[in-house]
Amino acid sequence: MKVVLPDNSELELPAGASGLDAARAIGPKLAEQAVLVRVDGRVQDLRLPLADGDTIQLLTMRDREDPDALAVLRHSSAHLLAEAVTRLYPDVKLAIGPPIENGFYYDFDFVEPIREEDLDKIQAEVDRELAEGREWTRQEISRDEAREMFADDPYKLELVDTAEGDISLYTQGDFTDLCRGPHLQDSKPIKALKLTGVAGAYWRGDSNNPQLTRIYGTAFYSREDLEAHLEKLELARARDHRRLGPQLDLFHMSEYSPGSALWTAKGMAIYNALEDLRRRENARRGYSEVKTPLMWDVELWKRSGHWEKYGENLFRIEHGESTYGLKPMNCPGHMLLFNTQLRSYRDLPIRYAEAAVLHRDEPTGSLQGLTRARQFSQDDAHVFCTEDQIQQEIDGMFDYVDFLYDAFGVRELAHAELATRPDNKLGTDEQWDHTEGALRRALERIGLRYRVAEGEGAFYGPKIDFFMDDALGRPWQMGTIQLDGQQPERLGCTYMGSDNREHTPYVVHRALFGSLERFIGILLEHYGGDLPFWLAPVQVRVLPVGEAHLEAARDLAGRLGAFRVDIGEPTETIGKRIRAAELDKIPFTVVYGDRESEQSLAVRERGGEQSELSLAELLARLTPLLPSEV
RNA sequence: GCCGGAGUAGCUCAGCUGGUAGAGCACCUGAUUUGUAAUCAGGCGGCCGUCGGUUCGAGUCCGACCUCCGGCUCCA
Repeated sequence: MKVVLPDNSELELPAGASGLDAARAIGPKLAEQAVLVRVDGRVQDLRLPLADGDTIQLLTMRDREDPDALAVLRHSSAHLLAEAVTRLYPDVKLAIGPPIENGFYYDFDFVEPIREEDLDKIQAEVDRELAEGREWTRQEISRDEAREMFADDPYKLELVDTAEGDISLYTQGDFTDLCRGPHLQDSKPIKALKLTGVAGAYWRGDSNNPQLTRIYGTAFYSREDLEAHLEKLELARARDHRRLGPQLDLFHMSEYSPGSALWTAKGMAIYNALEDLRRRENARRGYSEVKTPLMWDVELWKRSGHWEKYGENLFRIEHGESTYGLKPMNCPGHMLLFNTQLRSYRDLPIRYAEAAVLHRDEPTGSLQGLTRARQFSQDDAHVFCTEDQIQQEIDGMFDYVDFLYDAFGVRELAHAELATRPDNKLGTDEQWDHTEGALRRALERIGLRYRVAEGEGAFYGPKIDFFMDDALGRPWQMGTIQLDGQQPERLGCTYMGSDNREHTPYVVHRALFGSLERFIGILLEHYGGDLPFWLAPVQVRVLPVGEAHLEAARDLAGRLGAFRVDIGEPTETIGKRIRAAELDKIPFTVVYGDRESEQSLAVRERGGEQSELSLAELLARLTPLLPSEV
């Protein structure tokens, strides 16, 4: 048989030859260094047979940054971890141990819980294995044999019973694990393996199942890569908004109100910049700003359907005979507002916007600074429209998203998820084809990366969620656009159609920033605190060289009144105040002393670049950076 | 909510086996009048997360709770 190599040359091999055979046929060095074979783009264990006509690419330990090559290295590393743990804790039950984004984990069911300090012992055992060296062999067995073999391993047994395809085993030393593979030939390519932490994790990700102990680790093809990775993590931590926020005095947290930020004036400058933009654009795009109560009798939540599903997350206030709930969302309020008038089809679409304070009683363990808060505001809106208007409304929202992502320079951070028709859908496939297709086209039009979550839409319509990653690569849901065909009915929203009959309007629910708090958190991390000029809390700082220049500095600050300007009083050396301005991440610093005048200002940009500009030139430089120009 | 880790000055952290709390930065005062990332000297500053227990004595040991961090679950 023949296989095709990356340079398009053909390689003649005996029938049934494996990836490793192919590597041997090319050269002994390659065979020694090979870790994985990619067949027609899919990765495959080196030991598995190739088929005639396959296009193959052999990956070696030199492909140290290739995601697939890293994954196989880490998968094998997970097995080394499992071997070590099994030796140290013979009674442990093994669950699963896959490679993940930046490393790997293995889930164990320990008889005695283990602690972080036990990791050292386990790490030493893994290091010993690496020093000794391990080779992996693969073996395929029948399902029955597997059941017998893992009779004492409840988790493995469950995997055997639910696995698709053949059952395979990988053995290294005296340790054998049920595993689909692929794996390395031997442990030589693992040049760096570090266990990074322990955590609880539910078996099969279900909180009704027992909680297992997950040990995390990471591994690389070189020491330097591990060090680079750890350094990158350290840098990412420095960008964490929970660190930057208090450090830059933008917001603080208090244990007296977990999950709710205390915003400073500087933080509010950012918050208000978002709000100003939101208001301006909403007005421009035909939204009406409304305001509805923060607190509602829980009867409303029962009627809207939220009580049953989200009652747990509702903050409640007892009041006489009634119980009130702090609103976790604006929808029902907007619907009640809609109901205050008889509506005609001629009134539609009606677009209500409100960025009210929302409260959700999130589990303590899930709170995370601004990105997962108990109190936050969404740039929320509900568009009441007829079926015919849905398309244009959704298109308008995508234009809006497009605009926002450019304005904030976060487009490359974002990706979307299109949730499509579920099994229990309402309506015909044709209708779904139509709405899903419209969303898909809209996504492609604005060029956003997206993934399709098949069957995860609500039964009344598909939805789009927008996500962004934080500094540590964790994805957060930001905006959402979803079609709601349920609540308007529950809350009795109607309009008179041209046919002189009552109809229930469609409601398109949307938040584009998502939560303003979360958005600011992501922005801070994205920019590492170096916010664009128009968002910077202090845009210009004037530094008088000495007392003698204070008056002139104040005067200059006044001339720059269109911007957020402050003065660095001459209580310290100029060098120290410049350093402070850098640490405060202020975009422009103007030093003013004997040498300066309106004709010649010493302007320093964040990062250190200096220039000599007249006041007029400086104004000309800064004005285009104002939000009105965004 | 669950598993693991942590909570000491405004911030970053030190405080060994229990003997009564310390540094740097910040802040304040004084001197210096400063030219593009840290001038010098002095001073102020602590319910050692909270509550309870053990002990002659607890920042240190034990328990409960709260909060934060890493995960898991959840996330309208």
